[in-house]
Amino acid sequence: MTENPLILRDQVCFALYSAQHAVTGLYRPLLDELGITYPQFLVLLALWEADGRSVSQIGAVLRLDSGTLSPLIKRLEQQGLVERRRDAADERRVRVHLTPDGHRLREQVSDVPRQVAVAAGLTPESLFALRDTLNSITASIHHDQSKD
Amino acid sequence: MTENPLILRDQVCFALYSAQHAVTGLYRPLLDELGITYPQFLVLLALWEADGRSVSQIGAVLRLDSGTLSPLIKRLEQQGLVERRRDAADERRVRVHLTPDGHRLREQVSDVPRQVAVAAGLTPESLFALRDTLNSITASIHHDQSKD
DNA sequence: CCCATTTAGGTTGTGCACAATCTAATTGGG
DNA sequence: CCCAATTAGATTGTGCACAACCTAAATGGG
Repeated sequence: MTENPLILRDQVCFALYSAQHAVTGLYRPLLDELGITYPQFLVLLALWEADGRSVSQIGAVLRLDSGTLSPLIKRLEQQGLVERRRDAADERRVRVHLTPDGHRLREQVSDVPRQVAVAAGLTPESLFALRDTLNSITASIHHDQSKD
Repeated sequence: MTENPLILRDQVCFALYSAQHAVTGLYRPLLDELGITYPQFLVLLALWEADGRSVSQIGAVLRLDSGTLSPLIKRLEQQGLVERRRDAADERRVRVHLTPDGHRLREQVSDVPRQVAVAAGLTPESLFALRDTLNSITASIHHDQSKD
């Protein structure tokens, strides 16, 4: 064991990268029909859960910075799915509100996650177990980083 | 259960997306010191495993197309880590060969995956289990797609 | 042998992701 | 009250990712 093989297939980083790409690829045709991308879908998820969040609040939830979110949210606005309004109490903040079209879209995507799970060949139980494992990894990474 | 909550935290797609981002973020400072990015690291992994692969072979392993790989490999070439050579037997093919610097880099990164695993708070066993779960998801997605 | 088809790789355009930088609004210490 | 420091968001530059398209090389059926 003096050699370090570094075989691609053995790397967890690559397994994660591939799985993420494959799952995004499953979402793509479904979201294409609705005219949105996968990251835009995530922003909408954050808004369906709590409408009127500020850009930085969305960024805190999705772990994305303004350099990513500013243009993304503008594209959602151009499609008429959200509206951006300056917060009256703090003019620095931009709150993002769903339009009626943005609200309606929620019903159209409600079945998408289930369709994806089926295509991924996952039972509901294994799905939940995987999700919890992934979330604990993410949590421990972010926890470690906040110790800097 | 007439309502469909679509809570962000409950979505496996989001757990996967977040974990992938978090792990990439762990790699970033380590790879920064070596002057390469995470996708460039994956291409090098594919070459350390089998030097002289063609662009399309690398694409088959990493599931990336020429639109992504062509410029990425050119950047690796500009850094002196790889060389591109047309295959004599089939002039359409471009084979990518590691330079001495490219080979040397392998030893410098050999400990990186372990460091990342530690930071992610994972034991070796849970790491392998996760990897296998992810790989089976990726496999079943790609298997399904080839049935089209 | 010839030309239609296929295959390899590159290019262009759009969108995500992040670092670095900028401006404007807010806050807080003296 | 005033100005330095902080905070929110936007902008710029680089690189990844993919669809659509392009050219050249190889292939294969007639």
